[in-house]
Amino acid sequence: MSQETIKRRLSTEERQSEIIRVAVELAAEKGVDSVTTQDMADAMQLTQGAIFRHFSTKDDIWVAVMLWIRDRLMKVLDKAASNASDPLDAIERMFSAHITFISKHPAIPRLLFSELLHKKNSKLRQLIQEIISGYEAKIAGLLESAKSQSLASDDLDSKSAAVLYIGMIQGLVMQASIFGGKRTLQQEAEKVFPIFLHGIKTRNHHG
Amino acid sequence: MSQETIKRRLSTEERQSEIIRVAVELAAEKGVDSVTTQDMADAMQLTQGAIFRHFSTKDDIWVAVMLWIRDRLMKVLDKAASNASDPLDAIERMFSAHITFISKHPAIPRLLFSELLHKKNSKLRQLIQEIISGYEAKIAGLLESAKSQSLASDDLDSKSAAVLYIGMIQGLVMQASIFGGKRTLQQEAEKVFPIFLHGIKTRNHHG
DNA sequence: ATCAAGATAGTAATTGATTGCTATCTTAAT
DNA sequence: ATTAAGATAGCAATCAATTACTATCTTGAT
Repeated sequence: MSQETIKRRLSTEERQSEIIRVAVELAAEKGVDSVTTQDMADAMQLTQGAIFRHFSTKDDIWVAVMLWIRDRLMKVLDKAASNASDPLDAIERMFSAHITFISKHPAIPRLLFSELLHKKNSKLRQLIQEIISGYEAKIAGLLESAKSQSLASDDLDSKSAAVLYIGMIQGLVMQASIFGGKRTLQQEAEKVFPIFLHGIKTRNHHG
Repeated sequence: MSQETIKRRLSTEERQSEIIRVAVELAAEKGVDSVTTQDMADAMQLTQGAIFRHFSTKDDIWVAVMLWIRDRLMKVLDKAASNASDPLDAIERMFSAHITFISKHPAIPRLLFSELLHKKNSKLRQLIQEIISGYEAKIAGLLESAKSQSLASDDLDSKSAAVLYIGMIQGLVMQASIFGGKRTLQQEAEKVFPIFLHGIKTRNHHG
């Protein structure tokens, strides 16, 4: 009678991967804070208690999710930057790759910029800080290179520009979240980046 | 024995104001989603059930909070803009006023950019959208004026620049939230804005 | 190869805490 | 005396986590 797939018994490692995948999915749908272990269990046809065979704490699940995101995002960004002809081109390619990555995984910004940031849990908070500030440092470094090659204004504050870069992505994601589809995100991204770029580039006379 | 202040009974209107104030305070401390009506009651020396004498629903409290924010923020921004000499000066004054406002009320961005945005509750969601898109429209309008006065590049996409403007504030707030104090927010804001401004302004040769 | 022993994934039920919310009683202000 | 604010107590639901137990897989000695 039961047409169900025979319930396979998975190793802890496999289950952990599945839990991470499901947690990301659910976080995209209904927000990080409202995802319960019961939700995860339902989504993977498991009992709620079984989750705790593979993670001793719910927070540990989010930590694992963050590690997963960090690895994937950094891989994408590094690959994008490796094809660049100069530092500014690298930033543009990273920006584009980031937007594409977000379009494929709408949960990521929602996770990175969620209330998890403000939780006391030092491990999780520290991890998010590490990801974001590491990203900022990477952008700031590229901007310093650009300055040394006279591609960017030499009185540019690279760190502040990196803050603006991150904010630009945040703003785009939020607007896309408010006004709908993915097409909007990609299209808006293409229009916003030149403004940022112009803010970075060398100016001709001092003001 | 009891050295407590004699418990005054406040009118519904007064209590509503106090509930809003307390809700904003608590949201700043521990995040919107984790603020319970019990927390509010404790913070104002009241029983939890008494809250529902003045608001029929918890969501109604957040709606009232959003209306409060909208009124206060718009008043501050309008006042700042009224003293401006030109459109770009108006944007700079609004930016500065906004940062100051946030420094005084750290809960505001956390509320505006919270998961409340993604809730089904159409009233609340619609209100937040209204605030943000109204703000963007105001900035975009000023930028159009700036273009007509040749203060800004005439091929500037005003709407996209407004998105960048909002993102800039978001990014600053987030960085301040990550790395601590208010001093950082104000100081970073002063360094980031010129980059945005340079991105807006008229360029000398076309690329 | 076989089979008992141990390890491990999963279930079902339940724990104690906490959630938003309500019905009923009490007290203060007019 | 009337009325509305607040207190008290409790509700049904939900949360993360733990328990006792079962089913399945792996391993090692024979």
